[in-house]
Amino acid sequence: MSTDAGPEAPITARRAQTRQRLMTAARVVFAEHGVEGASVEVICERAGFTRGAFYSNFADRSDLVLAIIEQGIAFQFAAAQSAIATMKSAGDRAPEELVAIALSALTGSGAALGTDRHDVITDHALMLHAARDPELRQAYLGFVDVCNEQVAALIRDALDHARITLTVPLEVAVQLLVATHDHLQTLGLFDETRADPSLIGALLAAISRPVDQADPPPARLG
Amino acid sequence: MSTDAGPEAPITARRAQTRQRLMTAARVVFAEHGVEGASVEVICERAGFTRGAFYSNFADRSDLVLAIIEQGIAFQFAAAQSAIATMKSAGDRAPEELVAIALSALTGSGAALGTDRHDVITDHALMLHAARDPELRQAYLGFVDVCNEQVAALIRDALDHARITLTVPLEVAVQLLVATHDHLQTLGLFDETRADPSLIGALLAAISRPVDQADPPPARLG
DNA sequence: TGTATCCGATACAGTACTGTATCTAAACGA
DNA sequence: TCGTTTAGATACAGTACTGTATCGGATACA
Repeated sequence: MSTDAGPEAPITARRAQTRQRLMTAARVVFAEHGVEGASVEVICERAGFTRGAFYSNFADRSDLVLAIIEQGIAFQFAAAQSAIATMKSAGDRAPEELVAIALSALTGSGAALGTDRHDVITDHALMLHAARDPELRQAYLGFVDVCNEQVAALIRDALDHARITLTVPLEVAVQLLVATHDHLQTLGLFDETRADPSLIGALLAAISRPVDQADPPPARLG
Repeated sequence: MSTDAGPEAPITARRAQTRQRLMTAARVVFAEHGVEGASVEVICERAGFTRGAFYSNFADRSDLVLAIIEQGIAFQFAAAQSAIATMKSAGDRAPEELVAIALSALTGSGAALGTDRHDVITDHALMLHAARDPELRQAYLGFVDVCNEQVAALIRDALDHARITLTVPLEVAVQLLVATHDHLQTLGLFDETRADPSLIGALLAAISRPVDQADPPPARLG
């Protein structure tokens, strides 16, 4: 999928590079005009090619979109691997920092805090695009699942390192952390100064306690 | 703004109705094709009009978008008023329920949990659209501010009713609650069964305690 | 009931975009 | 070095869309 018309178009280095340049340009145009408002024409112009190059590399517009989504997922997984590696070798950093490593690698929306504006918007737009298409929706959901698992693993590692335990189930913590991260990221689109990462620290403080502290009855409602 | 070319186009009932039908149709088309991918032609078709009606009511496409955003903001404020009224007359409901009332009325993204799919997508798409345009960005930010204030007021009321106090600053609680709400809403776009509102309850439990309980040292990190 | 007004439909011109078919120059293999 | 392959450019046909100018039927008011 997401290749030339032929069953297996041979991929030369040059071809791959052109393809990538088109995809990179497309992400920028997506950020500016939305996934649905980005014309093939403008994408090609942005990439410094003509439409000939485009249709030589992609079946059509939606094939490009699919390829970009797939690449985003692949990128996400790679980031997870790297984050896990970082975590393994993390000495005794602050837990917020460790969790930040985890979160910046993996979130539902794809891009990390502090990522380039256009990447955040593009990922967001792609997410929305996926939400519209039942097939993409399913795929995205699987993606979210795996991400959550990886975030969970990373967070558990981070807390282990910091000798801290959660006062809520791990899955709940993951949801809350990802939610907060995404919230900050979105806010940052409108005003960078509002994307204050300390909010994550505050949340973390609220849902955790030092591992050796006695078990106080957690504040309950209702 | 967002009216006919003339300085003050007379607004008859019929005209207003046509205008509203166009705007309602536009929201649906936005949900399906994105704000940028929605053509005037398709919007008119959906509303059961021709483009003549459209250009008689709006200067152009972006004028329509602006009008829809403005209407969304107005709607949001109305919802806040109604929520405040509800809160005043709320006897002794569960705090989760009270907070749910507050949140369902007011969130950064506009639509409440359980709102129609297409409304959620449209609001999201409009938010993203606003994020792209510096002027709209500013306006949206003001909108978020006022919303947050109202959410804060509502939450304080809700907690008062329930005899509960926060263990984090109110602004932090607002951010976390809105973030969680938005997160659930987004998740619900992909799979409704995952938008489990109890996550909000869990968060609330983590950041609050009964008002008459002694002040235990809050779990701190680092 | 006749007339003025208004609103939406229709007709039109122009632009932007899509996708295909064909061509050419560069890269590659023998 | 020469033919072959291939990637991207160019040319073309067709469609979708925008915005304007004009028209006609409905509505309101006397």
